[in-house]
This record gives sequence, C-alpha cells and structure tokens, in this order.
Amino acid sequence: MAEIKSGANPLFLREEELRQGLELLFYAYRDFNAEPDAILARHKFGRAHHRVIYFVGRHPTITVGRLLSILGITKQSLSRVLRQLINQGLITQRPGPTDRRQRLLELTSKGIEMERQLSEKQRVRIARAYREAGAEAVEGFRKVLLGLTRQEMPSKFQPPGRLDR
Amino acid sequence: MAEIKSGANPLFLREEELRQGLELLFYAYRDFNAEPDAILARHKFGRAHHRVIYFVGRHPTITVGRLLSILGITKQSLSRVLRQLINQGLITQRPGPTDRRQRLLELTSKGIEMERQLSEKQRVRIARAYREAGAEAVEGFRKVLLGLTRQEMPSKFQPPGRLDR
DNA sequence: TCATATATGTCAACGCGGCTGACATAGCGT
DNA sequence: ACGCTATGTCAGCCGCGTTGACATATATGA
Repeated sequence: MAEIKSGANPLFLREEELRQGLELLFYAYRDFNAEPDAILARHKFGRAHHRVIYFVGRHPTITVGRLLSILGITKQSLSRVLRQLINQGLITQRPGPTDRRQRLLELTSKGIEMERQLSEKQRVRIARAYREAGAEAVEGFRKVLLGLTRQEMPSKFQPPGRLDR
Repeated sequence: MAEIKSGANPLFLREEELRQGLELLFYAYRDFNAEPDAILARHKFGRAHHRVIYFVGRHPTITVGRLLSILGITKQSLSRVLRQLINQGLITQRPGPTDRRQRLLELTSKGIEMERQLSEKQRVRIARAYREAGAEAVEGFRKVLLGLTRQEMPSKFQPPGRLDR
C-alpha cells in the first residue's frame, strides 16, 4: 500500500485497498461480538437479545415502535425476544403517559447489570483499539464508518433485514 | 455509573465516545450488507453463499479445510451452501495435485460474474466513504479496525460462531 | 505392509432469529 | 361512531448456525 499511486497500476491497488477494507470490517465485526456471545449463551440468550438490551438501555422509555425501526426487524421477531426478556425480569413495560397504546420499555436493575456485563467486553475492546490507534485515527474511523452508513437505498425507509451474525 | 468521576466528567464523555463507536459499527455493518443481500435473494442465496463466493474468489484453489477455518463454521454448515454453489455452477472442485484428499475450490466464470456483482455494491460504497473521508481518515479507519480484530480470546483457535448478519 | 490419522462428505436432529400473513385488542383522533 | 395506529399473538416457513455419528479416500509413519 506504500506505492498506492505508483503509476504502474493504480487501479489494481485501489481495488486491493477496497477489498482490504471489506475484510477488515468483516473480521472486526466478527471478533467484536465473540465475547458477548459467550456471555449471552450462558443465559440462553442470543444476539437479538443483546441488541434489544442495548438499545433499551441506550434509550430508556423507548416505545416498541421506535425500537422496531431502530432494529429494522418485524414486530413478530422482536416480540419473541422481548417477551423472554420481560419474563426473565430484564425489561419492564408500562403504558405511555400521553398515548396509552404505547408500551414504554426500560431495563430493570437486573437488565442494567446484564447490559453492563455485555458491553463491558466491547467497551474494553474499543477503548484499547482507540488508545493504540490514537485520537486522529479514531476521528478517521468515525468519519469512514459514517460514510458507509448513510445514503440508504431507494426505498425511503430501511427494509427489514438480518444484522448480525 | 455516569457521574463516577464527575468534576467536568471526562469519564462520561469517554463512555459516550465508546458507545458511539459501538453503534457506528453496528449501523455500518448493517447498511453495508443491505445491497448484496437484495441481489442474493434474487438468486435464492443468502449471506453464507456470499461469504463463500467471496473467499473462494479471493483465494482461488483454496482447500475446504482452509475455507472452513477462515469462515469459522462447521463443515456441515459449509457443506450445504457449497453443494448449492457447485450445483448451480458457480464453483468447481478438483482434487489437490499433491494431496488428492483435498478438494481445491475455484470460481467458475459464472461465479466470478456473481462475485463481481455482489462486491461491486460494497466497493462503490467503501470507495465513496474513503473519498469523502480522505486518505488520512482511511488510515485511521484501518488502524482502529485492526485493533478491534486481533487479540483473540484465550481459546487459541477461533471458536465457531455466527457472523453476520 | 498395515495401522492410524487426515481431508472431506453425509445423515439426522435441533435452535435461533429472520420472514409473511392473518387476526385481535386497546386507545387515539376526527 | 368510525377508522387509523400501536401493539400483541398464532401459525408456518426458511437460512444458517450447531452437535453427533458415521463413511470414504488418501496420506503417512512404525
């Protein structure tokens, strides 16, 4: 990659560069989820539970509908994991104060504890990567990821789809 | 946990920063795979097929065993999608020249065409993100992702696990 | 040469978490 | 009063992971 603009074959190198980015993202995403997966498995949960716990923790009193649109899955899919989380006492629902059709979701203390356990592994991992890479690299990391994210496809709202694994 | 070391509260900001990275990665990974997913669906394939096509394209004449260890899945899982890809004429196998137990995998021209279609969307996306972010940001992006990737868990070889989506 | 180990494939059964379609209920708003 | 919205649920399907057991061909070392 030193000779990126080496006259010889800039197009080929560029292609390599892009592939590299592709793979980096693939491996990083995989490794990044390995540790939480192990914890989840001990509780008979999966990544879907993790995501729900995460976003409810991040947005306390979030409504079901909002959660659905963040996750980009169907209500039937969400319902399964949400019901489990509620039954296990990790999440509570209560009617919305103004619109009582809504169910506002919140983590219980048990849910908060779980969230902490799960994200701790990832926070440590990110923190280490940030520290090693330096502030400037972190800024670049964010910029590029943001660029990857935006500009959705024609369909105005994100179509449902698998995330994970 | 918010105000643990408050004062001005550098710790809180750091925490926010880490969460931001977490989410960025989540969204980027999701959006990044949306377009190929649509193409795959039209051919009755899924992400598993995409990954196999990708890595066989990237490493022509790769053996089944090597592919398994890259993907980090079981041979039974691979076998299903690999058989389909072979039946559909996207991938060919042939015995290894020195060790005839091995099956060397390669994309057919049809497979190459498919690979091109799939990765084109992602290459365009990455290329745009790189262009917009600038060379320096790209370097940072790579550095951080690399930091996220390495340093595996205690188990010396990566345990099997889901990737994707 | 013979025994064991390796590379690969296959059958069967299971689990998670997406999906569609249909239908139900409560509450909001006109 | 009526229809739209937010949510939930039942039923069934599919992709793609998993484990365990067993089969076959080939390589390799005692």
